[in-house]
Amino acid sequence: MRKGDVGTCRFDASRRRKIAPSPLVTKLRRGFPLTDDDARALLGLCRDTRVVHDGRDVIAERERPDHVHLIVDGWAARYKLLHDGSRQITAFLLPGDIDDLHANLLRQSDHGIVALTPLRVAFVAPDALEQLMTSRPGVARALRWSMLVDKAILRAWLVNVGRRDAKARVMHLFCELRERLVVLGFAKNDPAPFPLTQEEIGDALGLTPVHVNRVLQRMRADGLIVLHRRLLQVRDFDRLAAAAGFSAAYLHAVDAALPAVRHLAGVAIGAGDACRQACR
Amino acid sequence: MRKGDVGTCRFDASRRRKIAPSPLVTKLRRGFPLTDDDARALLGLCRDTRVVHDGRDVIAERERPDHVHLIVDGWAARYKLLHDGSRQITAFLLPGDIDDLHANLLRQSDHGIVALTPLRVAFVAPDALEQLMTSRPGVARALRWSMLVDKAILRAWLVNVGRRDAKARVMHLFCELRERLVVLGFAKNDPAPFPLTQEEIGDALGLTPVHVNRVLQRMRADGLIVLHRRLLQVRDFDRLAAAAGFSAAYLHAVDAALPAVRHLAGVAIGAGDACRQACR
DNA sequence: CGTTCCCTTGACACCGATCAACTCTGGTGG
DNA sequence: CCACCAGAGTTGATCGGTGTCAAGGGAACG
Repeated sequence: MRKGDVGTCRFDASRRRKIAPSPLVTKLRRGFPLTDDDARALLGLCRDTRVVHDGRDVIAERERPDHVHLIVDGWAARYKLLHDGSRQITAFLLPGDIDDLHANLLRQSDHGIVALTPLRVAFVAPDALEQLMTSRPGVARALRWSMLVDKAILRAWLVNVGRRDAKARVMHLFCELRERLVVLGFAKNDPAPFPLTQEEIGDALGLTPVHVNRVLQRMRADGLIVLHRRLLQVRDFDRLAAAAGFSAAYLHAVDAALPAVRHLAGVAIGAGDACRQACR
Repeated sequence: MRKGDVGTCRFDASRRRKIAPSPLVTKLRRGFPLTDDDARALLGLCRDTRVVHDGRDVIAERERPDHVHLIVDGWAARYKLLHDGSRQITAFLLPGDIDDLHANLLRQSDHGIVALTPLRVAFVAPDALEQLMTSRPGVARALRWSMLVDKAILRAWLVNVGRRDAKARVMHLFCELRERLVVLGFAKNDPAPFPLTQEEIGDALGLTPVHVNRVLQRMRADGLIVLHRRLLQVRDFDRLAAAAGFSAAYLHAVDAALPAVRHLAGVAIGAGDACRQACR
């Protein structure tokens, strides 16, 4: 499906310079207070860290999941294949993202995880995780919160693919990824790493690479983004978010990324003030 | 958006006759052994059972979730609204289905839940649930399994909307719902309750009601289904599943509904024998 | 017995898929 | 060091699946 890796080394280096030591801890703290002890305990899970090459599977579809996978560095994608050979990406996994908790309860994985860049993944033993969660309720709550956010993102993706046209889909994805990258410590207005190929974007959004290309051309022409050499710079986030109908609420970040555009859907729902808040 | 209810009483009655006392227990036992004590304990959660009328919200978008909701009887839908007024349904909730576990960890719900038929819902206090899960590890594991299955279904929906054409989407949805209804005790080849309007089907699949109608006409003409008066009979499940590319694996039911069509995607993945197994 | 959903049907428009080249870039090997 | 090569991006022409708009029919409820 894909294999090439281009400039990923430079890409890697630039990320390491900027990111906080543990992306997982950084991410969780956006949603949940975590004591330093809890944070340290989480770091202990990364004992068994392995490197997965660009384009290789971390876990394949139908394989029995015997570990929980935690992305330490690089980008990965959850995907499912159809019998006609097409692929649907159901999630992009960034540093700090985790595979399904307790996935070992299932006989076989219903999806694969593939490395989109050179990847560092921590393989966590389910027992160790379980033990940590019982001994440290704070960690347990934080990880459960993280799983809820994953699910919320998945719902947002379904909405995106089901109810928006191609242009809005791409824009919404870019908004989401930018918000998630900001949480990881990238500045809001600087170019951020963006290693996705147009084919991968298409596989995530239910579009063909050809059409993704056309949409990107348009977005560049409109001055919304600069996307070049695996770096993405969002020039006008507010306009992008407005056009995409993006609302950061579903990411459930507490104070970090404030909702950019909160739409009032139908009947008034209160929380009117927040609607005027724009992201930075 | 919708409000009418048609024939739901008859519909209700026929379901009660057939279903095991607790749909939740029935469902969980498909994935997990549950002792009788555990099952009884689960029933204890249904103390506070409320009725929600057809078309009303169980919980609205942006509301703070202060209960976990368990569907006792009737159908409901998770949905999100867009600012242009369109709606995307992200899940159909059948008896035994639960709202997100630990959703109370979130400040506000990122989606609403609406009753599609007259509904009986158990409002479970988060504390009571938490307590039950700590005191009964078996229950905890079963509920976590259930959450994983929910997520797997969500991924399957994304694949459906992202990568299949309208006809296959409808067929895939029907296959999934049939499998889930079978778990609830409906016979595989008998008509089963199916209260969805064509608009609701469209909102779940990213289609317009008009087009859903045309697809259904076609499926009827092809002898695949009989859908009439809120009853659905699948005439030729194998053919339906094959045309939809449906594989029941993602439902993670242990022995109940065997995979209908298991597709081999690209490279051989092993488990070759299972590929020939058809459902019933 | 009228009203209200919901379903149905037809004509037409358009977004995005498909097919097929061609370019550009970075990496590889002679 | 240069030539080649593979993968990604780009562009144009054409086609088809779905959306849209509009009108009418049928069943259940009050």
